[in-house]
Amino acid sequence: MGAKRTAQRKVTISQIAKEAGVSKTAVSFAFNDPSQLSPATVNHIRTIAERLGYSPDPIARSMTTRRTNALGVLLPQDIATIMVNPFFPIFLRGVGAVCGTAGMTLMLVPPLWGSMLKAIPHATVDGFIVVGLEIDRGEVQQLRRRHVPFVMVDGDAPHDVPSINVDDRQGARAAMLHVLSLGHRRIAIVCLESWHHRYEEFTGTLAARFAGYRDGLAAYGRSIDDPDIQIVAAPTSRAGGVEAFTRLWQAEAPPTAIVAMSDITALGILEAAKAHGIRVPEEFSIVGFDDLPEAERAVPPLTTVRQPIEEKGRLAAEMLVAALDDEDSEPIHHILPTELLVRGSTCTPQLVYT
Amino acid sequence: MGAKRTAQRKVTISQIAKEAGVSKTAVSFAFNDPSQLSPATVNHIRTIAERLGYSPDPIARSMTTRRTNALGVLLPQDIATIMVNPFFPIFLRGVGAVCGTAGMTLMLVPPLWGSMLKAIPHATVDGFIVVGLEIDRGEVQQLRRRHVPFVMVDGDAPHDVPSINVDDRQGARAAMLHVLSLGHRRIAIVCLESWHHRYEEFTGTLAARFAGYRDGLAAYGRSIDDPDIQIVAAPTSRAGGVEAFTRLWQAEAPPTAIVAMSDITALGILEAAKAHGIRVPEEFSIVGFDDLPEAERAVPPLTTVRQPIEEKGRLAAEMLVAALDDEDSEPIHHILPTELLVRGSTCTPQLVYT
DNA sequence: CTGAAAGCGCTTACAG
DNA sequence: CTGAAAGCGCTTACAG
Repeated sequence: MGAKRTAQRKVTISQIAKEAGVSKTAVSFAFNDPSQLSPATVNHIRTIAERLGYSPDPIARSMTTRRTNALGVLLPQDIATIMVNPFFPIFLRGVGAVCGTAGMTLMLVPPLWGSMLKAIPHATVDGFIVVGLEIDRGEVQQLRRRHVPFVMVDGDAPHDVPSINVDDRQGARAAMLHVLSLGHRRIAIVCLESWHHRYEEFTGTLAARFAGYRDGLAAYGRSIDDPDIQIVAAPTSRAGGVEAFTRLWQAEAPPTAIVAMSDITALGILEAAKAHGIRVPEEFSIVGFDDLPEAERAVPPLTTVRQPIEEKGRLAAEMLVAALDDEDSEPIHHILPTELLVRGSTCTPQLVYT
Repeated sequence: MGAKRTAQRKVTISQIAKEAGVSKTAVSFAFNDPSQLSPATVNHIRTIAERLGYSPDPIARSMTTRRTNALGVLLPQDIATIMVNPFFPIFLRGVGAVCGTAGMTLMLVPPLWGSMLKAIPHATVDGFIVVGLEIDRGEVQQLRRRHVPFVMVDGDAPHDVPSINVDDRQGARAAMLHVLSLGHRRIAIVCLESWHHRYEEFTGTLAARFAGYRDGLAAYGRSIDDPDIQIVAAPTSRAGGVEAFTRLWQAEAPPTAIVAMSDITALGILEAAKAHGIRVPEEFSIVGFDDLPEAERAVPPLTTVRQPIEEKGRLAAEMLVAALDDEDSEPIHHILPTELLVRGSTCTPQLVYT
């Protein structure tokens, strides 16, 4: 009685070896390559191991095998923020499917102390999927130092780094052309929040989309700098959309159409518009980007630009797993298609009053 | 020319030490505890390290520090499946928030080759959050062997294992009482899929909820075995709900109300009912469980049992982090409250024809 | 079929 | 302020 649970040390391979009267080699083989041992020995070792409650230390194994069996997803924001947009769980479904078949775990690696740079050296993974890296503050260099393969998703990748992007430019162009063709002139672009402060400085996905918006406007002899065209940034969430709409609607000449860079924000905008008693699309049109499942279910159904989110995740993970097996594979750069889906949230602007 | 990129080996602490003309100890200190060294030495070492592109090996560090700085979330199903229910991303937001402040990464650990048992020894984490473990096929024992702390969420935890559950029984009871009080008699229970084949065998969350359903029925002098009460299992997804509804509706005497164990399934049921031209709630009532954000936005808004999903994740992670720092802390067993939210998807059954 | 030994790349008392 | 040495718990040629 009163015997306090002694902090019983974890049992190691050496203890099994000693207890079983064999070498550590034998113990290791008993678990990893039993064919090297006589069945009797294997049995004996396993019995002992079972009795002592042996569980091989994965860290120690990784130390020699140089494998962790974990895929890292390097995030530009913390997990709580990332997870508010359904985009991400869908993306992870794609990644996760590949992890499953490859027998790997999936590690979410958010910025450490606010810095992606600091997070990179700490994550025990075999490779990284880098998503939405906007500006390279040394992240790529840090990743190279780590000497683990990585692929980039939704970002400007160096030539030697495999990448997956969607045709953002084309998608954005289609969205802009759509509202323009409907006759809208006062248009707001609600874009993702960025490290950059001016849209002229955008890179990666944002730059590609702005190029697309410009393309569309140019086709109608318009410019993104026209006073009728407004650009606002909003958080990628419903709340962000509500906020953006409210801000826009307070102006003396509010837009008749909004082109948003994400569905979740567009859905917030739609919600806010309805809450303001504004009829959509008659009085106000809205276009999203992504084609989340909820876009189609919205009332009215959201016109949006579809991108293959899950496939992005799947391809990224597949490329990474391939690179794990063959470090010298040629880097591939995928650009997946986007597609405008015209649904119920857009139409020709009806003059109400003004 | 033609010089193929030599597979340049990763640079190690020894190389830095040699190049800088100091000991490995000094190099280690230069990064982890600079106060032990003269500023000049620190500077010198760091310069060399920078030039050579040194990145300390996280595995090797973990080997000695016995820390990976990763929290594992042990899943009962693969990632692609888990991620279809918005419940999970919300849960992860809670976990992720704690990871952020603790400076840890988050590792998703799905079954390995179909087995949770096999996954446990392989994950390089400092501790596990075990979610929805239904029947213990040795998982708990395997976790103990690993000698890492773990907490259980939504499952029957041994006394010495910290746990977080919600008051499933009370929630289920309230849901059942609600439809009963409305006057429904033909009621279907759509439950989560289970390893068990008969509801009498259920454990954990499922058992608690069934106890609650029984409680509610008993209060009306009814029994779960009454022929009017049907029980069907369905995947936790919209598609699962659609499927369940369709099956139920084909019966000669379909239920006038469904009590579902998850919102996402309930939402699918609602969708299917509407698609069948059935008026909800007039002709058909439906109650969910969870209170996902989309429950309130549904048309009609879904009556459901709220549970604090994000808080569950946050608490679980907090308890785990606490256990990491103090192995001998007393295990806490949380039971968070559930609450019936009566919205628009339920009402007194209107006799249509029959 | 089995074992002794080296090694993976770090950290950390310990000594000076 | 700095270094030599042991050690973390495995795996893996290599030898027998």
